Amino acid sequence: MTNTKRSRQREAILEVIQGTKCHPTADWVYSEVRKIIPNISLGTVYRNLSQLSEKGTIQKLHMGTASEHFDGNPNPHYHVCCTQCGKIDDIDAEPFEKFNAWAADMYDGEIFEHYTLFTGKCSQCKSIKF
Amino acid sequence: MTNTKRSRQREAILEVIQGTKCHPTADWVYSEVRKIIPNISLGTVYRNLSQLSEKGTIQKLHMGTASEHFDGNPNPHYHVCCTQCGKIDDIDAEPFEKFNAWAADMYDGEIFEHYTLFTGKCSQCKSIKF
DNA sequence: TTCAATATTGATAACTGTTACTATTATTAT
DNA sequence: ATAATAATAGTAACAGTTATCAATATTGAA
Repeated sequence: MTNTKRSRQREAILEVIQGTKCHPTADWVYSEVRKIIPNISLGTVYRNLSQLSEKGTIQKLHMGTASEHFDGNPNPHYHVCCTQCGKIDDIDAEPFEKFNAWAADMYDGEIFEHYTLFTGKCSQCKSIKF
Repeated sequence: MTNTKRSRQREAILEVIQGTKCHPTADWVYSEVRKIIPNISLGTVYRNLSQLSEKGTIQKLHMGTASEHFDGNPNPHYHVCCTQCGKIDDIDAEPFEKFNAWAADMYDGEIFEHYTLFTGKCSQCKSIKF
């Protein structure tokens, strides 16, 4: 299983995640891909999302929720989860490298990387008046 | 269910998580608590771990693994997961507040908090020579 | 100390997100 | 074409967790 063959299904799945900014779950991808391939199976969606994230084409995001989220952008970047509407926004910036050095200073082992999730209020929710 | 009554089970559970530094899963807590109360049920462990973390007595940690971890220390602090042995260490430091301001600067909404998990190599694994 | 109100429990069933299995189909290199 | 095998659809199995419920324990008041 070291080699890989193309499949209509995988290409449709990739198109769907790369075509959205919403950091969807497998289930959301499944319902979208079914608009293209109506009889695709949920297992196929899971299998390909895993394969694609293992190859580094997409990334898997752990949001601390029941289900995993996926991101069509494989480059490391931060996310903000809106506490009001739940939307996950990107922060378009390079990783904050100094943070690792700061942590390493207070830790007797080594620090390699960090994964950060911000909470906040997205611009839409921010503009709603009560 | 707004009021709360004491229970032997909950107190034993609390003793177990407060008495370890290993950031255990519900299952680990279950097997430890059974040494004190052999016929305690797994559901009771889950119920009380949830209740205690909702009340802020302990905290629930999302490590990006299948099962949730718990921390008897309710104060916000960072964790390092050793990529070699999987151990979760504490970083004993106040949250890095400047990080929120840095993120807010690149985001058009508001930033409230951040949750960070570091990866690295713990001091024991670091000292092993190959 | 008894009693009523109700929070908590143990046992177990149910649920959810995900992975594994298997016979069939599709892709690829020759 | 054909042989090798990766990928699929469909479905069962699985792990972690939550819900259900009758029985038990805790609490405050009489």
